[in-house]
Amino acid sequence: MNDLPTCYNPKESEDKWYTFWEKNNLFSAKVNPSKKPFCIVIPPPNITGILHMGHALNNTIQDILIRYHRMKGEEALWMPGTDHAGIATQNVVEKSIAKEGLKRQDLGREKFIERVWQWRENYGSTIIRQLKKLGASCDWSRTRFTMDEQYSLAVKRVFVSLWNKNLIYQDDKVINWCPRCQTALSDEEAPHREIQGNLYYLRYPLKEGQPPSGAAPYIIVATTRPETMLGDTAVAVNPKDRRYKKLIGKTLILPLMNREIKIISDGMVDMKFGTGAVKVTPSHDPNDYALGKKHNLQFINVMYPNGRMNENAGDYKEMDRFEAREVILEDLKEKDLLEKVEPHNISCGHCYRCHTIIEPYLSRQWFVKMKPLAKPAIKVVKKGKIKFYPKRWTKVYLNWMENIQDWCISRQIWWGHRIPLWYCRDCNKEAVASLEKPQKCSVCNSSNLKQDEDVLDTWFSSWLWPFATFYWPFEHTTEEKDDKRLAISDKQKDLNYFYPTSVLVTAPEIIFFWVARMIMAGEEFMKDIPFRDVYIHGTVRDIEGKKMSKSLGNVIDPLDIINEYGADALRFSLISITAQGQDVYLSKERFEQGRNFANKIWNASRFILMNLEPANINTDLCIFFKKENLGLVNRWILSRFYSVLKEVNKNFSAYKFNEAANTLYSFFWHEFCDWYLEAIKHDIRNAQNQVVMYKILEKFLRAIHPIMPFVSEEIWQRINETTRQRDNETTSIMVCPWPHIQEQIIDKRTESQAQIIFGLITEIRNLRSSIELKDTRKLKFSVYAHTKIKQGLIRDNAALIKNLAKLEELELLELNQRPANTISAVSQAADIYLHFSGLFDSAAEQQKIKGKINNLEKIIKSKIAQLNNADFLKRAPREIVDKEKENKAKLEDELRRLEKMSNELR
RNA sequence: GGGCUCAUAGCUCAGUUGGUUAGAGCGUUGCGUUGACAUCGCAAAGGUCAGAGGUCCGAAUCCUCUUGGGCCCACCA
Repeated sequence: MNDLPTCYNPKESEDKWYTFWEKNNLFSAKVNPSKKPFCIVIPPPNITGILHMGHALNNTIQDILIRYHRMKGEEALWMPGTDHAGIATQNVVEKSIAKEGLKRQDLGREKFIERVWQWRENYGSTIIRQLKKLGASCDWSRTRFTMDEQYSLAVKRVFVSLWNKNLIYQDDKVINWCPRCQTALSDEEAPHREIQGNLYYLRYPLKEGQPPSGAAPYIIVATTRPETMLGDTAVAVNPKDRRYKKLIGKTLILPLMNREIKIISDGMVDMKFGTGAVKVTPSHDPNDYALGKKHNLQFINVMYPNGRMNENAGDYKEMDRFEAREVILEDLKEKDLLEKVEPHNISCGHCYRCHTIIEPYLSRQWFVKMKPLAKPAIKVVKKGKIKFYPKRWTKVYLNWMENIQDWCISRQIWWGHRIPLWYCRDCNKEAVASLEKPQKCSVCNSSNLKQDEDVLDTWFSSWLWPFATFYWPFEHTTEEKDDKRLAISDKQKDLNYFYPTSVLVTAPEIIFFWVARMIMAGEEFMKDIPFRDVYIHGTVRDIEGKKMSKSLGNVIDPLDIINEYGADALRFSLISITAQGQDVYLSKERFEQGRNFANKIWNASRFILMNLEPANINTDLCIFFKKENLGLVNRWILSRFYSVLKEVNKNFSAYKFNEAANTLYSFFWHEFCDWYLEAIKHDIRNAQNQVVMYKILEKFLRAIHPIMPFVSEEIWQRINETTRQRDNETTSIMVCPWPHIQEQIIDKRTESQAQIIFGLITEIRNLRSSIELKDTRKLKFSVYAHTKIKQGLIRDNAALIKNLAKLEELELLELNQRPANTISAVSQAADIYLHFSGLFDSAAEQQKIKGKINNLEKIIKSKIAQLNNADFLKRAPREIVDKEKENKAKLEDELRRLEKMSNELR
């Protein structure tokens, strides 16, 4: 073991052990009736994705859960896979062929899709490789893709099923249109962001010239999107608005277009906004659309799908919408029809893939009726069958579900699941939904059928993830990837065993997109919830609280961190600062803590291995503990370990990963290394010490394994090597059982006794630093304890105290034997006096004691007030009152001793 | 407009159902190295828990309001 380097080198361990785990099939999970299943389905990253900190956090949490439950003896399955990410992937591939000077239209649909598959072959598994770097213990043999043939079948099944239930319909609506991607988007895909804009006040002249009242011969409307005026087919005012009452029903001349439009009245119009008169563009605004329907207005679409003005836009044809805006304003100004311009912040939708400003656009799309699907999904959450962590997201979920809108599922792109609807070219009757192309038209028998051109929203496949990944609906396909060795009944067993899955780990922005829809799909198609718990973690931000993004240039690349500090360091640091549900503020320095901790574990292990006699490690701890009369430190560290383990179990089951990480950290570093190992160092060959230090290390490694899999495995393997105790049954720490709590070893009295001794040692060290003695060894201390018990305690641990406080001699005296004028300190840990004879700065000591006295007096005063309070005595629980009384007595006692000391120092 | 969330040490954050003298990491200061670890050890300094009010015997914790950040939702042209 002397050949262990003095620093932990993650690079030498990580790939080595990851390959080892994979080779030994340690990630695989299968139906095992004797075990409890534990299953997580990964939020499938996009095939275009590259690992960012959000992924790192998300997947670290999942891996911790999986590794923890696997060690606890559950059949733990982490189902991996990737998402075809329709628009995102299409965009990437379009960019890639653009380098060859090609557009997708040049290739044609079929060839283009071929290119996408090709791209996926080449780059689509980048993120999987990166997840492996992180240590993710997914069952890779099951890796799924949302465009797998089997998966497509599930998508089509679901579409047909909804179709048959009349939950899918086609309609003309003003939807979110991305002029750059040239497709419709769902509301969720077009998040609103506020941008700086203007409110333009336009004059629309009256046809009749002067109005009856003799007021201005025009009406002023306010708009943020002047270019849409070309499609105006009315102006609306509130019927109660006195200003316009007489104008209702009159005709206006729409400027630039010279179209006659009516002034209509509707209660929807807000009198307080703008001028109280609103231009109505039914084809380019959802509200106006509603008005258009209600008042039977004309619908004039003035734009091409690419955001340029079309033939309905008169002279502005072919201009880009924003260019048109400027020109129109110029033209209106020239005609003196622009009243004024006011700065105005407007909130408008942006494409979530390319950030282009959404154009509300009238078009014919396919929708899913959501209300019937939402109903059971609301119920299961309300009944607590599905729980959110932190709880507050429940409300967010329910609020959205209760106000759910129909889901626009058709996309005008090529990459994705093509809508399984078929039309007869000959008779042109209604569409037919079918898994396969129908042989012939059911009406006219023609075989001249064509499929719908559109594809489905990517999320229309993602929402099936928790069961479609298990080969639901269990029908054979021709695809190689589908594991045909599994009979249909086995696949069903697989799903029955692992579904509902245990927990879903994801970020808040995905709740509507995915979580809510998975719950709906689970209820609709499986008649059961998809998962029991939903753990929502925070968003990873930079140190200033900004979201990490490439465009801001504030990204910390997890792969850089792995490269520089190691995967365990990344995992530990990330987890230790992630309080449940809070956003994570990251700076690169945070990862030093994780790196240092891995190194600390490494070095403590190195020290132990260097001194370990293999003969001592086969002991059964429980028997050993009962049989041996262990000394204080050994009993203490064992008790502490199990106390800590209990805490960690509790934290894991409550999804408080940061607390688990920090509890383990401070135990190992500050208790095990700083106190325990230092205490036994001088007598490390002692058999009792050997057993205890080995057992603690070995069990600690298992406990830290879910968080830091690599360093724990590396050391675990080296222990086996050193001790030649390699057990053929157990090949890796990751399949070792999670340490079992030994209740009988936990002893709070032992823990507090150790605290007294350690407190005393700290006092001596303090004293030493205050008297600035260089030659430390020569120091001689005398200790006086009040009670026989404490005297015994100190006597029993004199060697320990001498050793850790580096004393030449420690003298234990009765109180009345105390020499005069030698007092110098008192242990705050207990009623123990501490004296030493020798030179010291009595003035400084006096100062220190005075400070302590002041502090004590203040506290005692408040205690007295509390205990004099009749209400406190009457209303507070008995044990609290008793505790406070005892506390006060203790403090007073200490105060008396301090005062005495202070006097004697004079 | 509705909802959520945050404000605790110089910095970044913990702090369970209210109950000893409010914690950690980093940073700062002093001391320390002839083999586990300087990616280290021993110690110290540093906080009227954003402000005001309330509930309670008792509030960092619960309630209300104020101030200042962040986020989400909604059909404010």
